[in-house]
Amino acid sequence: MTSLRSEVRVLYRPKVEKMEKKYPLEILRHSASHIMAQAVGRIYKNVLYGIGPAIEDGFYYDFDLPRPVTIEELEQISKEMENIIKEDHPFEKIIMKKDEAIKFFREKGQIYKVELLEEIPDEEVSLYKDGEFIDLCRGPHIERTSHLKHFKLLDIAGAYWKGNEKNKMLTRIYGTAFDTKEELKKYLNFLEEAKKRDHRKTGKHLFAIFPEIGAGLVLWKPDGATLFNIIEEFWKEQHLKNGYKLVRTPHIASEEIYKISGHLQNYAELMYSSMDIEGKPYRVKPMNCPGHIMLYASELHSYRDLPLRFAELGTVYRFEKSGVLHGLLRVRGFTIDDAHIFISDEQIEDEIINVFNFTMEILKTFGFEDFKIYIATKPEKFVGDEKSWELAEESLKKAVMKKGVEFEIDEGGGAFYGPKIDVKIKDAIGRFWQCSTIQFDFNLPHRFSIFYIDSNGKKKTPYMIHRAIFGSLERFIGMLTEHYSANFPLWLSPKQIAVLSITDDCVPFAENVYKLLFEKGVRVEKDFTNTSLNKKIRENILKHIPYLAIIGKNEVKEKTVMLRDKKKNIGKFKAEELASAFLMAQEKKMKTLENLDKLRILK
RNA sequence: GCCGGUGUAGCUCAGAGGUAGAGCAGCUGAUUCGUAAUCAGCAGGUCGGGGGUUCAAAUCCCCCCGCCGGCUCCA
Repeated sequence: MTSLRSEVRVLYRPKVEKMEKKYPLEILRHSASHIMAQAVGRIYKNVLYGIGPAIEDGFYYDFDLPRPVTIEELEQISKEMENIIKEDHPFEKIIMKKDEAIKFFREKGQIYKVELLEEIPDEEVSLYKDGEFIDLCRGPHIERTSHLKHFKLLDIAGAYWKGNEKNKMLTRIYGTAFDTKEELKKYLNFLEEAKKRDHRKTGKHLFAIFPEIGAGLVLWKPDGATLFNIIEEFWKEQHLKNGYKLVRTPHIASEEIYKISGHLQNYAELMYSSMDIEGKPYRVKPMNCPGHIMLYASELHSYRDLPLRFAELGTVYRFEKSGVLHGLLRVRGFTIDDAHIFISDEQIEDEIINVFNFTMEILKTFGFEDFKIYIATKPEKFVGDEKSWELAEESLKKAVMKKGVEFEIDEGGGAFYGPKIDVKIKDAIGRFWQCSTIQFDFNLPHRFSIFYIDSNGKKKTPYMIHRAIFGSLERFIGMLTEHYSANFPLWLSPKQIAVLSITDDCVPFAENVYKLLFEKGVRVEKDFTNTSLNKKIRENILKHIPYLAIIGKNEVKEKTVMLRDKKKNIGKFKAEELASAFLMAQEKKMKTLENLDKLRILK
């Protein structure tokens, strides 16, 4: 299965080539889950059935089984499903009085179905029957079991009944189904591809996590730290250019501050326990906001100072249950590219546009082109007055509409302290990742009683925007690694070029070339080992180095280098000119070297 | 945390009661090579940890730990 089901929304929709599609995928998959449940019922004794819906890329069914299912048994279940398909049962709808249905399932001992029924408000309910299998179900279904043709069982997992960890854990079997064999195959290939790109595999040269140091705590290897630093530098430079002030706040703070911010009351479970410093309790910071607000509060502000933008690459620590940790994508210590912007009410819309543009500009530099924008509105539990909410929600919508960008409304999905814009980024194989978030906060400015002096000399509470573009550097780098399969664009590549010698005679000149590139600031490696050229090429390509400079007798004589990328020779160049091409690529954040034609000596 | 799976050399993996293995990486030597693996030799292990069964355990049983896939949660 694709990892991080909730993190990565797989929106895989293959093109329909032949128009013999009979049913919407949801119906097909939902029916497949019935057939799977039926097969499980035939193979195992005393199966209790939970629920079996269609999901984004397939279906599942939850069972309470007397013994665990092994992955090998999926094949057996699949075979039984094939039998049921061959038997060609029609799906029949049965309408029953709710009481009757309860009685029916109670007699069969199907306690989960009874529980579901008891929650249904309607008088009548529908059941679906195919062959011997009868299930409570809203429907609709495919007409006959034989209409299911292309399915695959994928995985087994535990899942709490009704998703509540206090309930019993059931056995969940995942599968998927498509209209055609080709579509199914494509999807399975997609899963394969996602597996191949797993940053924990392709990013082994970037980072490591040691149980001895602690789960969810990342150690950056030189390559990873280089990448991290390049991103950091770019981020800082862009923020300074765009009117942000860079600040820094400490990693621990007195509990007092978290009482004021409300974190201690609302977020205690994700904070690490307190430590005693001279009799006072302190905490490791889970968020950067309190520090930034204190910085705001430490000086008197005029309306002329607004918008005031504080930014910090702030490393925070949050407790996450061990089972949810996942490479760089879910960790316990991470660096938020955080900013808190203090504005007056009339600045809301402009500033949102400002932040939105800035976010898009930054993400595009990293090679992302497709996004999904969500505006999350007022949830059931909220703070602040209705008027502020309305103003903020409207400003968010207006700002996004002004940009002419499509967006979806995530009704009630806002934070309790304000509405937000979430940006999901589409990666190279079509997965969407949530990274950027632009949030309004009605809560903290009041809790900290911060204010500015307006044009009438009166104190006013500013609005606050909390935003992050990468979200967390760790997660962003994890996602980048999967997006590029660790073959990063040139400007991000921790190693940009390797100088290779063909024979030992070439080493002195090659060494000079290496030194020149190194001194100019190119991220250059050298490989003067005494092995075949073929081997050196192979090894350096496998190290994700995008360019190789090969130096043999001819190059020494001509005082040139033969440049090649991962695929083929590009041509011969003078080392000085190559250095400036690299520096220009770095400056312009380029994916590859460009304008080489002018510099090339010969092909 | 919960359910399931899994753990053998730095890495990828084989071995399923009877002397711990291979490839790559590493080291040493030979080779001096023109666009994705030159050859040979050497070294490398409390088979995740602990306990048990057995004449004998990497292998069977129990407990613990880590990792992986999900659930819940999230940047």
